[in-house]
Amino acid sequence: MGRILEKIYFLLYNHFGSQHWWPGDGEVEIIVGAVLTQNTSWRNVERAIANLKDAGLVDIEAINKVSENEFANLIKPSGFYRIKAQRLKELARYIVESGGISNLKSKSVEELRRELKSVKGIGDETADSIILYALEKPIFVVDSYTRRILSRLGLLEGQDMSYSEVQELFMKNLKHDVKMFNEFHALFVKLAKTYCTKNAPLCVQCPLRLLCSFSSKRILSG
DNA sequence: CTCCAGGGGGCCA
DNA sequence: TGGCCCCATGGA
Repeated sequence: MGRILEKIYFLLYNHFGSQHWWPGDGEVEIIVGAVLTQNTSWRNVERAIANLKDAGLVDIEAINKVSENEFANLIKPSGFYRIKAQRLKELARYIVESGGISNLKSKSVEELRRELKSVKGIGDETADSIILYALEKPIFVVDSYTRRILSRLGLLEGQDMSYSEVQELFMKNLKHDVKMFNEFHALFVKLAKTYCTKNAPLCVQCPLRLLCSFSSKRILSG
């Protein structure tokens, strides 16, 4: 399995190149974006973040102080704005009470994962995105695209794998390298958006087309 | 008009 | 656990 995952990474990186993730700059913007993008197109997230920038609210202390209602109105374009405002307020409080982002960086991946997930509204993917992209610690981020692509390659055949099981597939078979984990997840997103939309099979220009020999007809049948 | 987007929680069996 | 519903805006 390790060989196949390395091959996938090699093919994707050589085809698409570095993805320079996370889009947007700064730790706070990454953290905020990680929550805002929950089941939401990045386009809409960008509008919400632009509003927050104008209001000087891409700042943990500021988010912790602003009223939930005011914050909610600013992030409306991202959808689910009331629940997301609540989630980001709780996340900001957790970070402030932890002594800020710099203090979070001194915690272990396991500790961060446990604490972040204990914040209401921060699940597996959001926690891991924050740990990898904002705090730059080695953890593999799994999302719906990851499952869809692996499934179409026939690598999840039959079994209904949980988030942690899919994650372990990568963590146990690859070197724990922040840069590589960063690019790998971003490349999956790039691949999915380019060649693997929800109701379409991988097309013939897909950089992973040569992996057909490893899998079944699922790629052809979509 | 319908479908969907870089999820997550609550509820219920 | 696993399925289902809810959260909501904007693009295709």
